[in-house]
Amino acid sequence: MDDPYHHGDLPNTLRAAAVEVIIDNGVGGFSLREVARRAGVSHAAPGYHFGDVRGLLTSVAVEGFETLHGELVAAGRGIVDPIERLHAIGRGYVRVGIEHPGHCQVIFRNDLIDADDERLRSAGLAAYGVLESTIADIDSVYGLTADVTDAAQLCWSAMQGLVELQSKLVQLDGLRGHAEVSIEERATRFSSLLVSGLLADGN
Amino acid sequence: MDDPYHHGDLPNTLRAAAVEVIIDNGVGGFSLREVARRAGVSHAAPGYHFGDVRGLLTSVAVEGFETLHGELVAAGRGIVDPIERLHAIGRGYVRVGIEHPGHCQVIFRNDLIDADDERLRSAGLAAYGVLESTIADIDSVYGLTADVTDAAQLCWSAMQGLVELQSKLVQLDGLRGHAEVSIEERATRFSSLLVSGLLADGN
DNA sequence: AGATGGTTCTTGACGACGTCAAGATCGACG
DNA sequence: CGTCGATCTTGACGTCGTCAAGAACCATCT
Repeated sequence: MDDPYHHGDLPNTLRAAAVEVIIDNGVGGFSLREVARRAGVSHAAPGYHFGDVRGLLTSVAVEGFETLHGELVAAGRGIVDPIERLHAIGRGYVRVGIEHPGHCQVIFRNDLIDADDERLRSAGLAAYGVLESTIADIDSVYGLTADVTDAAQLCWSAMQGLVELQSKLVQLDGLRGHAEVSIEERATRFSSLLVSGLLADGN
Repeated sequence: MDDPYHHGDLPNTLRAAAVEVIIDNGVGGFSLREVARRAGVSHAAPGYHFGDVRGLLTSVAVEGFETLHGELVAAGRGIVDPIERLHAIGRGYVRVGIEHPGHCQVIFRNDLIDADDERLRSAGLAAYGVLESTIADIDSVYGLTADVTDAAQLCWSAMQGLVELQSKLVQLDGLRGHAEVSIEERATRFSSLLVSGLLADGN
């Protein structure tokens, strides 16, 4: 077990270490050598498995999309009313944003990862599919004023913007004297406003 | 003029060079020495004026918020109907996102800049104020179902998410067989949907 | 059992990087 | 003409990513 060679599952260990480094130092202070240090391997070990820093971060991003997909599916499971399901999915999205900050600081950073990676694309599409199919269900049950794609893209953008601006919004609420509101609560408010704009007239 | 000392306006030259480096190499491939090289000064000159890389990027971010503020004001100027003004501001926001990508890749990256910098905070608040006052105008003219702050934060999040996800959305439209749509067109669609959700019942 | 080959990881090296201290050059002011 | 502060350069140090070469291990064959 203290064999310096044949670690057993070094790629996963390195991915996990990478996520922790990102959480601790930010993606700006990320370093392959620090990842290797935390994993207890030599400084060049990450290079063997992932090629370069871009490869490792892309792999982290794939993992991020996969857990996002899983969380979105889990958040919506068993909820029959598609509007309620959309709300749950929205909360699930931002929850992933705060519970997996290491992954989420990476998944849309096309300057750091390989956006054309095939596994990345399919993982991202799978996560997006959960949202789009829910919007499509809302359309077929309640009727939508807008195109399904437009609506899904708007919801996605709003939630992603919320994740990114979260700290700024908290800052803002502080200045306004508002009570501090959790990101999930904010997500719920957002999706309520979004739904009322997307539904055909009236309710 | 070819005096190696006393450049004249080195801080601004360095900021401009920094923006170009970010555009060319991405904020991940950013380097103080490359900035110095493009400005034609020694490798340590940026350090003298900005302390460290964080200081330079923070300064770039301040400049970004200032131009964002200016563009938002210009975009809304003279438009009396606050809803039309909101649409114009939304388009202005995403236009800044694509016309000043160097600045915009930095302004919300709290891991790279000093989020507590006083000039940064006030510049950011000024830009946000343009949006919030427009939302407040909509409220007083048309009546809003939601809190003004909530509405403003939703609009902001949606537009920021749009800027960040832009390339992914284009990719998506491609897969769906949709015609390519400009980011300004998408911003207009988004703000229309947002407004219809924010307005009190009916239109 | 012993040799062989491929996979996995280490070692060592190289140039580029951020940052700091020390030095050089200039304008301004006496 | 000399001094001083502001501005920029030079040189150095440790860390970084990446590559080539080598070492250790497993499986397989003879």
